[in-house]
Amino acid sequence: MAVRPKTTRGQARRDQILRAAETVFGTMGYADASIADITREARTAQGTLYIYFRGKDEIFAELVAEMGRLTRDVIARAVAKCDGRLEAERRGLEAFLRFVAERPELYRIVEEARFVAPAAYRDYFTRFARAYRQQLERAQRAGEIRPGNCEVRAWALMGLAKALGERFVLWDRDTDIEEVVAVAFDMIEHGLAA
Amino acid sequence: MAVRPKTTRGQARRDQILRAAETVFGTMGYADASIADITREARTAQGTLYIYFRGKDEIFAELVAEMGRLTRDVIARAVAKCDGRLEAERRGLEAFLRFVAERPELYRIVEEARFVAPAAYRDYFTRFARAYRQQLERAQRAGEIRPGNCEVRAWALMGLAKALGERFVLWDRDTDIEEVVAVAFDMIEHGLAA
DNA sequence: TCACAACATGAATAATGATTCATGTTTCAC
DNA sequence: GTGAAACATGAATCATTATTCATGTTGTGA
Repeated sequence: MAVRPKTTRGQARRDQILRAAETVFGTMGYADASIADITREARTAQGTLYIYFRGKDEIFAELVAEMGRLTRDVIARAVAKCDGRLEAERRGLEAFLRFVAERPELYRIVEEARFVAPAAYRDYFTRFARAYRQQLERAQRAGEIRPGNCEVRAWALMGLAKALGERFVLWDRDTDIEEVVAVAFDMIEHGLAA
Repeated sequence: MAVRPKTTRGQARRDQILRAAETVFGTMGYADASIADITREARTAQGTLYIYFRGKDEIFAELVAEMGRLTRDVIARAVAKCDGRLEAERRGLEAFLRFVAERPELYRIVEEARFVAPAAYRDYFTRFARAYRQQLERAQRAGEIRPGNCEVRAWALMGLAKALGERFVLWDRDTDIEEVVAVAFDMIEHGLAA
């Protein structure tokens, strides 16, 4: 029951199952996805899944955690050698949207986690927000951005990115991401006031 | 099977069940809520529910639609006699957050609809976005706000509001909404640039 | 090559809970 | 007052599926 693989073969099986779960959960959603669907996709027996995971929720939560590491990594890379927070803001948003475009299933899983694996979901966004806030505070101290509560701003900016991803990437698979980023960034930089 | 009530009694029962469903779905979530839970809360027999609703999904979708009417109404009222779009933006955001604070269950339902009743969910936000965009375009023509794609902006602003609601209202039941609104509004008005 | 740990199988189990339906009860138009 | 339509009941049905487990198979260190 839920053992960490000790051989290469075991590691491979575990991965095989995780990848299958990603596909199945991502396309059918948690409720409609059955263990049978996942193991069929993974080409293993149902019992095999229970060697590596405690159950349906645990494998889902694991995907969310994996996704957390991945997203943080993608954004961090994109933002790494930007000079100036505003530039980082633009690049980060663009990287995020492109990432959603590339792995829409994974992103759906993160959002569904809000209801299926609340702890994992909260963890995902809380971690992200903490880092985000620190970046903003640093920029604020450097006088790059207006003063103001950076916790609130971090969450506002995350929400903005999520909504754009949902509407312009998941729903319309063919909108011009660059255009969306440009418009959003103008708002982030200068606000709405004429 | 799913009949529109023709008497006062019928109307009352249907409502009774809807209110019970609101409570039960709102606190336990769709998956964990059973028909038995709902009818117990409503003090009716399980079969009664099926007189007025086709099934578990339909009653859920109905709640989402109801919620749509309600939110639009609340925001419209709050924004009604503001002069200037920016003022409306501030008041609208505040009204939204206070609404989430007052009926957290209902708002949870709308968000869960993304996975449980996608059509209702999409309808909810698409309608909202349409109205929002029109307001922004009007303000733009009046020279009140900077020029820019208002469809993108509308979704960005909706996402921002959603995230703030989730983090500062649903998670922290006691943050100072006024403070959050002030910070967010500063960003909406002037952006981040120093 | 043996022994043993790790891995793999898939049919059986067992719980759950949405939906139906045969049987009442209430309302109200006439 | 009566009959028919509307409403209400809740126990039985029925399908679905997560999880277990008794039984194999594979790989490897000594």
